[in-house]
Amino acid sequence: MSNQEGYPFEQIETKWQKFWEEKGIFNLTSAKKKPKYYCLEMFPYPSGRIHMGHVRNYVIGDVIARFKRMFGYEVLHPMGWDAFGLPAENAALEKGIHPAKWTGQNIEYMKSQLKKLGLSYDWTREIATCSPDYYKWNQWLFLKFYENGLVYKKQAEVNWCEKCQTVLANEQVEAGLCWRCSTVVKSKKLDQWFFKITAYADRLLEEQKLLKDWPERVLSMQINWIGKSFGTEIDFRVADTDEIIKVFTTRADTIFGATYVVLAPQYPLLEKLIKGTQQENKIKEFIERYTVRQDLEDIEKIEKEGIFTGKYAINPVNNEKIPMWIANYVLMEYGTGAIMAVPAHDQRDFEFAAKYGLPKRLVIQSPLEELSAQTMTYAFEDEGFLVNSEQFDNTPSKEAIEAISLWMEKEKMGRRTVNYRLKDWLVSRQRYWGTPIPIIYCPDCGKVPVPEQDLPIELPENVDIQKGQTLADVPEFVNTTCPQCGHQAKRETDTMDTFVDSSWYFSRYISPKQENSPVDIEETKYWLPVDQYIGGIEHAILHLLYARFFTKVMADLGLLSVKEPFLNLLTQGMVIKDGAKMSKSKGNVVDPDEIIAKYGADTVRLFILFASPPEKDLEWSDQGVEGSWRFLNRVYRIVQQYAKEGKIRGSGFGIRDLELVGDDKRLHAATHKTIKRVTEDIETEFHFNTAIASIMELVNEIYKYQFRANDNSSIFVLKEALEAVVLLLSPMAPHLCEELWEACFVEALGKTPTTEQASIFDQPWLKYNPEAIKEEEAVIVIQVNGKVRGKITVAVDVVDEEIKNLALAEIKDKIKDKQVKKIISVPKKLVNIVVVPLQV
RNA sequence: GCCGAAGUGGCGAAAUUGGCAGACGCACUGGACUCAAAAUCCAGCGGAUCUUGCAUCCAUGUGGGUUCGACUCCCACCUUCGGCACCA
Repeated sequence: MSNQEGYPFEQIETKWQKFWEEKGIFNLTSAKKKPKYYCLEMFPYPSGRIHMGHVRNYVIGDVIARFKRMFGYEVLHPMGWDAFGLPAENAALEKGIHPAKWTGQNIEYMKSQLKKLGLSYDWTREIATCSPDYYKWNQWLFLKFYENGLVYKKQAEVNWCEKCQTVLANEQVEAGLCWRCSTVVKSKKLDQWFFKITAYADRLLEEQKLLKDWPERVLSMQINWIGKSFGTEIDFRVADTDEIIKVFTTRADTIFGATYVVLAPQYPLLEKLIKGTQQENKIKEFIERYTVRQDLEDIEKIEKEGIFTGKYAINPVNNEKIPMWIANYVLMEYGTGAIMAVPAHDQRDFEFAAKYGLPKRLVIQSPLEELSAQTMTYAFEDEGFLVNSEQFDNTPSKEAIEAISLWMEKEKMGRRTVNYRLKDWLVSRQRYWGTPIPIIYCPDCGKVPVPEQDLPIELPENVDIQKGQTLADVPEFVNTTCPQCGHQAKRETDTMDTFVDSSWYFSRYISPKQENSPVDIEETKYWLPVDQYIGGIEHAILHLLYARFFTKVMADLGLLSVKEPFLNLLTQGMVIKDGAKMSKSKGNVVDPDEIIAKYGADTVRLFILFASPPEKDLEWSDQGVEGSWRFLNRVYRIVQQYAKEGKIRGSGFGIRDLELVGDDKRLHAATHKTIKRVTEDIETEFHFNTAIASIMELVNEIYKYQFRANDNSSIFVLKEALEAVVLLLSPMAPHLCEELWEACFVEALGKTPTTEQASIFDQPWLKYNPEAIKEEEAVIVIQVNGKVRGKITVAVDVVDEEIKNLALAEIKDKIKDKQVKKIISVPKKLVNIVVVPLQV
């Protein structure tokens, strides 16, 4: 479609983007004269091009930033690049382009795309995490964590992605697949670096209460992920040895029903236990088979397999000797890697016991039906009361959990414990394009941290990715000397997980060039926490959990003074087309560049904001875009029309004490109602869709309004209405509104368009006049038995009794054969007349 | 299985201390303008019924309940989406 019929968006948008940039309108000088507002959107990975998801994210943030600025805040609104990561290496592999070059080109292009959207960033604060100025501080922080015992290296079974050729954190494994390439993740035993996030598990839970305005589902996802459960650890001694097997259970009430013990195949003590026994080889074979992570298709369907160890354990509560088994249904990574099996009251144990002919013993009796171990066909997992449990018989099972735990603590058989699903954060990556881990391995001194003054450890450039090289293949990088003893030593060649980069970047924007510290402590005291954070739900656990963890650690190290980084979180919905998420494979991608070229950025922005509230998914509609384009043209035309006639120069606001009647009064009221609605819709819930709808209504009113060129009242209400439209719409459609503002209203301020103050974004946000929207009359709905039967219009000062009478009179025909039982009256809204058939 | 969110016209959606369901927009239909089209402007637009009236009835996933009155509150259920999941 050609734009010859519409307003000249291209010229207007170029003009104002240039104006904003040249005048540095959005560059924060931090005069600290106004209350601060830190508005932040999740920075993008520079993958090559901006997609619609980014556009939605950044447009929402931009409207908030512009709105808050006009509302009177000093707004910090920065942007940067999450620039380390695997796609750069894949590009190097495929195209032979160096990751640094590829990343740099992408940043350059994407930045131009963001500028074309008219986003109000302070580009003087731009950061790219692949710059040594930035990742130096990743290294510095790593060393601080190390000093404080929050980083450690250990041998562990870790998640390995064959395709990405690297390990992954638990958070990066989604349903058994790599989060990036969906390859089935394998288990591998490696010596790796971990951040001790588990030390903060409780605070990550507890301090959720500070997150006043986070979506419930994000909070619950994090709670879920951390997976705190209260239970009891019970010591089972291995018969005829001094070895203790600790089992974790949340059902201590069933301890008397334990008929066997099960160990995970990876249980460390196993080797020792089975050594020299008859079945040693068979057991070893079994362990071998199940130590590798199984492909997780449908866990329910995986057959439970096990093998008897030949050993017995002693149940501490009754000294019973029960067999010890190894089985694939017990996981080493949860609890202690060992369980007590209670087949009568746990379905998994029940199935396993049935398969291998192990006994079951009923210890919880159902209050509803008489159960017996012989006849039950599935485990009874509900609450009941205890049986076969010695002194605890007849205790309700819920109470028994605590009673038995306390008793065991007293008898030194076990203890109450807390268990978490959360694991420490594995941060090593066997990749090139990331932050080098600042550790040196010295044959004499062991692991030696790189001294602070030697930072940054820069990434060497001469790595041939196409030949599969990594840092380990660069001798100049690897070979070094020990900072402690000066002998030959080798550098760590793993790099850090890129989620380290994004765990603290929001603090760096505040003082991006700070040289002796990652953050300027004084400045962060002022600017943190982020007042509004906006991003996709896909980071509900990953980035948002890590960033919360980092903030807490940095606060503990005295680097930050807040416990939580993001006070309010808005997770915007996906952009979908034809019912599915936009993706290349589905062929339903809409390219932002094309749409901007066709309609301009303002139309794209308006459509995205209008189509649905930000937290919901947005269905892309070409016709909907067309509609937004039409609306902006409608605005442009009506303002231009009056501007050309010279009727509305200057501001309409501020003129008071005009007695308005009829249409003038109506338009005046409509203007102020719109100001109220738009302000409230944006302020409380960021519901731009309804805000735009009410501006549309006002525009419709203006079109209907009969203007009288020689009448002061008419000039006043029209000016005021048009000015309100331009100002209220400006955060959403900034270019067009700047243009119309300049064309019509700037003059009133005694400014010329060339002075810096002439930007519409230096205008204060409009305030509505309560007098203007005061209703003098109210439409009262008359209901009979809750059904609408009529309407009357009355002055607001008419008393209740009078309204009831008017209502009765209005509908007396309709109720003449009925008896009035009761009349309910809601002031200014309705009268409900309750009637029953006349009694004969 | 557990946890969470959501179900409203042909479509995107509005409406919450319980008070006219469907604002606004899209699509569609009709009219004006035009030689014609596009653009624009105006009007109509949940369903059914008849007695075409500012008429009556039905309608916010389903079934109950509370209430003068329920999209909104309570109970049960269904469906969809998301998260977690042999978690002991």
